[in-house]
Amino acid sequence: MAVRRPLKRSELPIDTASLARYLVGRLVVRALPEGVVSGRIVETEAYVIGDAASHAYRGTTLRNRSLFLERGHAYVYLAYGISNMLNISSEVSGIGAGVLIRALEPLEGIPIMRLNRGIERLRDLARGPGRLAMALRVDRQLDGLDLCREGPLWLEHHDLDPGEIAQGGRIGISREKDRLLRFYVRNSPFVSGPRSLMQ
DNA sequence: AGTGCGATTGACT
DNA sequence: GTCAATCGCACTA
Repeated sequence: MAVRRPLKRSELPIDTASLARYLVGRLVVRALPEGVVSGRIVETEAYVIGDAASHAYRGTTLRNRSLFLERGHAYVYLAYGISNMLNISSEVSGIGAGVLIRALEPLEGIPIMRLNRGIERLRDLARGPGRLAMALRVDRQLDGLDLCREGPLWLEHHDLDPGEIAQGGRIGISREKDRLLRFYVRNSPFVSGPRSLMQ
């Protein structure tokens, strides 16, 4: 990779579901003191406008306010008191919606990811939203960060054949379960969730 | 002020 | 397959 260039905001689709699909195949890059860690996004979920499963559904609060930032900003929250979740705001300023990044295929800084995770197995380093955040050392300190500029964390372009992208139901939620707002790389071993959800 | 519960994970039967 | 860990938040009163 010759040049590091963050994705421009103008390159991001404004619609949440479109952004969720667009982000599959793109890179998440994390700058740590020990070096750069990156991975290819292989799984996302859209939490769209008017979605009862979205944290933004009941309006802005102290926790979820980053979801209301212009598209391309990080929304990081702690799930189950244990796992940090990395999301990307997805609409115009003032509208709350986002894309959850659920899994990465590790590319750069794999030894750093192994240390961050305390495990060896490549497949499990960033398979699942909580694992991904731990591998990249993403926590609430990065909440609200602009991911369209170089900094602690940003997005980069990477090519993927759109035909490799599959779509299915979201994982781990009770409301709005049937909406097909999960996007993932077909047949990727780095995608989370049971095989039965593949289609 | 108290309660219930999650956009999960890892350990265990 | 089941289940506990762990805590911030939203909701009720």
